[in-house]
Parts: sequence; C-alpha cells; structure tokens
Amino acid sequence: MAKSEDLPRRATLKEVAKAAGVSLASASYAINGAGSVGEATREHILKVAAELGYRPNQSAKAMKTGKTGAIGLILPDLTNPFFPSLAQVVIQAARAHGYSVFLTDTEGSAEAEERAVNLMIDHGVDGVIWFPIADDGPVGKLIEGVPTVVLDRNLPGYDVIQADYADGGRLAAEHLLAAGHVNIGVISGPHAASSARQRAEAAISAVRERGNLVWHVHNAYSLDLEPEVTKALESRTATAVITGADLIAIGAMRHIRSMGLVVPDDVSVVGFDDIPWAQLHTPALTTIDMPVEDMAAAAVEALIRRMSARGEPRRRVVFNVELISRDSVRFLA
Amino acid sequence: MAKSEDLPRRATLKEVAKAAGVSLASASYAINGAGSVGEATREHILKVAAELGYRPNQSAKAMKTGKTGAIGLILPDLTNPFFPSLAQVVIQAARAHGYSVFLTDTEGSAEAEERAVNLMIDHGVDGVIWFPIADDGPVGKLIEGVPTVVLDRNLPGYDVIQADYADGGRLAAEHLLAAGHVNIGVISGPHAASSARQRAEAAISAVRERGNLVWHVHNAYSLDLEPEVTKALESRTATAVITGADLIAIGAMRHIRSMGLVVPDDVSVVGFDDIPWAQLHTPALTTIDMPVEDMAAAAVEALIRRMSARGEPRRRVVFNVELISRDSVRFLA
DNA sequence: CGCTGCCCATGAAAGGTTTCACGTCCTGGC
DNA sequence: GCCAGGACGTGAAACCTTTCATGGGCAGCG
Repeated sequence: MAKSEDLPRRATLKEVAKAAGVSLASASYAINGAGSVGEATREHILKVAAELGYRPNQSAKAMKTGKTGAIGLILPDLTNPFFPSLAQVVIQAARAHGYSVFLTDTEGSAEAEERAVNLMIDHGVDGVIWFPIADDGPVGKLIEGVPTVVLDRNLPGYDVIQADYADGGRLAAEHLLAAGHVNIGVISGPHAASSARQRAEAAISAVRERGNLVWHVHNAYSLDLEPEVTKALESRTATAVITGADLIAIGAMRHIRSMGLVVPDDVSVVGFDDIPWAQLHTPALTTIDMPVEDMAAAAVEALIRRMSARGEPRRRVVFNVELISRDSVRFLA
Repeated sequence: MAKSEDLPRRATLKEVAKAAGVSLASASYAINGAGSVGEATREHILKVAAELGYRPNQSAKAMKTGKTGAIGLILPDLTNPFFPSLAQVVIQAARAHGYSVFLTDTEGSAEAEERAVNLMIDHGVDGVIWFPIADDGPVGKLIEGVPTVVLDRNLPGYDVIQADYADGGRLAAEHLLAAGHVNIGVISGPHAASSARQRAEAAISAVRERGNLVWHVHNAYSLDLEPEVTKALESRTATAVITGADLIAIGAMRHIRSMGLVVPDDVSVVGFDDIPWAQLHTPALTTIDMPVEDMAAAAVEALIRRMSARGEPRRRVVFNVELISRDSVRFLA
C-alpha cells in the first residue's frame, strides 16, 4: 500500500461546477437528479464529477437537509445470540436503502441505555430502532422527536414490531402437556419486560388448565442462573420446564446436568427464540421460533415509512411464532 | 407517551447566545470550554443553554471541524459468535471516548465489503476499525485517507492488532502430539486469509516434526462443511483434527457424530478462538483462546491515537494466545 | 498620571451543500 | 410575425457552528 498522502482532499461541488463550467446550482441539481438540467449538461457534469472523484460531503448535506442518512439501532446485549442475527438483517436492510447504522449495545443497564441514546441523537440519526431493556425508563423521553420503531415491547405511541409471545407461551405449554407432562415449572425472563410477562402468563394459564404449575421464577436473559432459579430446579418437583429464552434454557440444562440428571429423560426443557445454538446443543433444544429476520426487515421498513410520513397513525405488526420440536422434551408413554 | 409534537425544534447556539445576551462567539467558547470567557459569563451561558435544552448540531460542527465523532467498524459476519464480543467491546470503548460506532457487516463478500465501506466513508467517519475479509481486495484503496486500524491481518502500512496465530497453531499441534496422537488432519480457514494460513502452517509444521499429517483441507468460517472437508473426515485416517476456528470445529464434530463416531473417543478435535459456544458444547471444545476483549480495546486505543497523530509510524500489536484444554481431545494411554 | 498589556468579549468569515426566486432564450400557437 | 410559456440555467441566501482578527476597558507598572 502506498503511504497515505496527507492531503488527498476530496473535490467539492464548487470545484466540480467550475471544472464543468456550470453554476453550483446546476451541479447540485445534476448530481441529485432534481431541478431542471438539460440532458447534455447533466451528463457532462456527471462525467466531470466522476473524473474528479467527487463525493458529496455528507456533513454539509446533513446540515442543509437535516437528514444524516444514518439510523440508530439500540440493542440490549450483543452477547445474547438472539441479537446479532437481528442486527445483521437490520444493517443489510438499511444499507439497501442507503442508510448506515449506528449500533449500540446498552449492556443491559438503563443508564448505559440512556448514555447511548444521547450520544446517538447528538450524532444525528434520522430514525431509531429500539429494543428496550425495560418497559419504562427515561429513554422514551430522549427519543421523542426522532422517528422510532420499537421491537418486542408494545410501547404506546410508537410503531411496534412484535412476535405473538402469548401464543408462544401457550404453544410451549401445550406441547409439554400433550407429551404427558403434568408438573411443570416456569422460568420466565426479567420482570421488567412485558414481553417476558406475556410469554409466562400464557404458558402458566395453559399449564393450569390441564396440568400443575409447580413453580414460577424469573431470570435475566443469561446463561447464569439466579439462586432462586437453581433452588427451584433442585426441588425436583417438575418433570418439565418452560423457559423465557433459549439462553435461560441452556443455562438450565447445564444446571440440570450438573445435578446429575439428564435432559430430557429426567427433566424436559423448552426454550424461546430459536437462537442458532438451540439446534447445536446436545440435546437439541425444543423451542419457539420467531422470525427474527422478518421482524428485523419489518422494523427497517416501518422506520423508513415513518421517517417519510411522520403524521401517520402508529402501526403494530405481530409475527407468528412456531414450535420447533427437537430433542429436549421427553414424550411420556 | 405524548404524541410527538411535530416541531420540538432543537435550540440553536444563536438562540442560546441571544437568550443569554452574549455573542455567538462567546456562547461557542463557553460551551466548548475554549477561548477566553469570564467565569461568571460562562456559567450564565451554560445555565441558559441547559434551560433551553441546547444540543449542538453535530452536522454543523462536523462541517466546520471535519470531525464527525463517529468511527466505523467493519466486520465480516456477525453471525460468527466471535464477532459480537469484539463489537461489544469496541462499541463500549468507543463510547467511553465519546465516539459512536457505525457497524457494518460485510456478509463475507468482497463487493458488500466495498459497498459498506463506501457508505461509511461517505457518511463521514473519523476512523475505521477493519477486520478484512481477505488480504487483498479493493477496499484498501477506499480507506486511504481515513485513519484505520486493521484487525487480524498484517496489512502493510496500517496499524495492526493481531494474535499470535502461529503460536496458536503450534500449541494445538503440540497438545495433540503430547496426548499421543500421531495421525492428524488439519481443516484450516479460507485460503484468502493470511491469519488462517499462519495458523495452519504452524500447526502443520509442528505435526510433521513428530507426527504424521494425514490431510489438510480448507473451509469457510462456518458450521457448514465443504465436500472436500467431509470427504477428509470420512476417510477416517486421522485420530485428531486441528481446525482453524471453533465454528469449523463444531461443524466437524457434528459431522463426525453423524458418521456414528464419538468425540473425543474416536476422533479428537481442537478449535480456535474460544467462542462462547466452545465450552457449552458437548463435549466442551478444547481450543485456543485469544483475548478478544483486549484486542478490541487495543484497536480502539490504537485508532484514537492514530486519529490524533497521523504522522506516527505504524504499530503492530500481537497478543498472546493460550490453549484451553477441555473435553474434545482424547489422551491416549 | 500615562502607557503597556492582559482579560473578555465580539463581529464576521468560512465551511459545502440545497433550494428559492429569477432571468434568458427558444419554441410553438395563433 | 408576435407573444405566451416552457425549458434550462444562475445568483444568492440559508443551514449552524468554529475561530480568526479585532477592540474596549481596566489594572498595574514606571
């Protein structure tokens, strides 16, 4: 590689205009395909611009138009494999529309979320896709004024993309009941997340209908289990457990194994999310699949619509979920 | 949430200045802590600014200063669990320095990489952290002029952050040899990546010294194995295989299992990277750990230095790697 | 008491772009 | 052969900030 010339300064529009022998305005119109420019002139300007390697200065453009061409993506935790796939699709979809994405990871903490969002807004994003950490929190305020679509939570006033969590919870419960399980435990996600509550509530009411809910505990979206959870597991009262996330399911399976029991023979487990590990795990995890890619794409689409039509009524899109039956559930005779 | 007021227009510096009864210049100086402003005036201006909820317009600032406060992070594939951890640390470290990060995923394709980089540069980043897909490719050109640090590859002319791949390869081989293995196969990463070549070469030469290299094939950084690779595995000539990445190792173990064999009893496997799955897998994967977090932090640090001191000679930092012995290697009597 | 010099504070330019309002020239209709 | 109007092109303002060059006032020194 050549050593970087210290001043390969990029050509400015003014220079292009001069080189092409036209006015600044014409150059701008030609390059943006707006205004009225004769066919020949336009081509000439374009040619000159190409020769000079002209690249519009986005900062200047942003200053005039107020649009930066960037969107923000606020995610709780990249370390949870659920999110990278989401991020990947958002990034690709955004790029397809000419947007770059600012990604931020809020480390599961509300202050970090706040700092992150602040920084993002200061840096000027045209819109935000937000996967909230909790249902409340200070962040909503900050985002006000920036077109936003919310993932996972049904926050009032925002465009929302969700999966049918209640249905997922029900599906999981019914799968276990149909497999002959009666004594069922539930490890749901954090209290603060309404989506976690929905999964749990639906599962619980389905369990209660035809079976027996032996316990219900909470855990963060993490492999590491809280004492409350390990205690529940160690009570050995449940032959099957429904978890609020695959990560929790895997953590639970790990703990169950460490107790000297085997999944699914001694305890059955069902997850939620269908992260990539789910099928790689031994035993492969029975779980609820949600169409992450579709949801991510829908989020971008919704955001793009929202950015150009701020007045429209909010929309809420709910995606169907599906139970994927693998090897972590035992079918009792 | 209240319906978004359509025009909560953010206060401008001019407005702050007027409200505070000072000049534009004083306001700017006060807020940036530069120039000379009397203590009392400064405080007053700051107070007024806070009241008005003033937030500097970064686009305008960027236009003046040429600094956007954003850095770009170019990663091959978020779906490979190696990268999210990297991204997470980069994002956090960058934020700690007041930078937002544009993340882009190049989907493993060189054109996508090029498009992504273009978009990023257009959107104006002050610096780039780049994990190249291949050693060559057109992208280097684009990046010219933007301070850049390169991860993983020793690209001439750039600041470089690497791990000691050769040592990793050697460690893996010696571990297997010490465990009594003689016939060893190698599945290395893609040809195009010099880091993959280094790992493989070191492993191969160590194997050859005291054992027997039965085959050497290549595979993308993916769970899915190419025909060449499955054929090698099916030849059953190796009692142990060294892989260029944990993802490949896991793919290989899956295939080995599907052949009716068991890891490590029939075939031993060692990975590279120590991604989170490695220890969750059954059997837990013996692998080479590289300090991703440290490397990510070092990359940000190097970039920050480079951005403020463009002239300095390039630096190359090489991190040590370490073999983590788990359950995927059988110790022969 | 006058002057030098410092501390504060200010006006104005500059940075690259978009876009409004306007002018010129040519075409076509009558 | 005239005029209306369209097509094409242009000058200049505006976006919001940073920063240079400048100026006023006051303290302290000689």
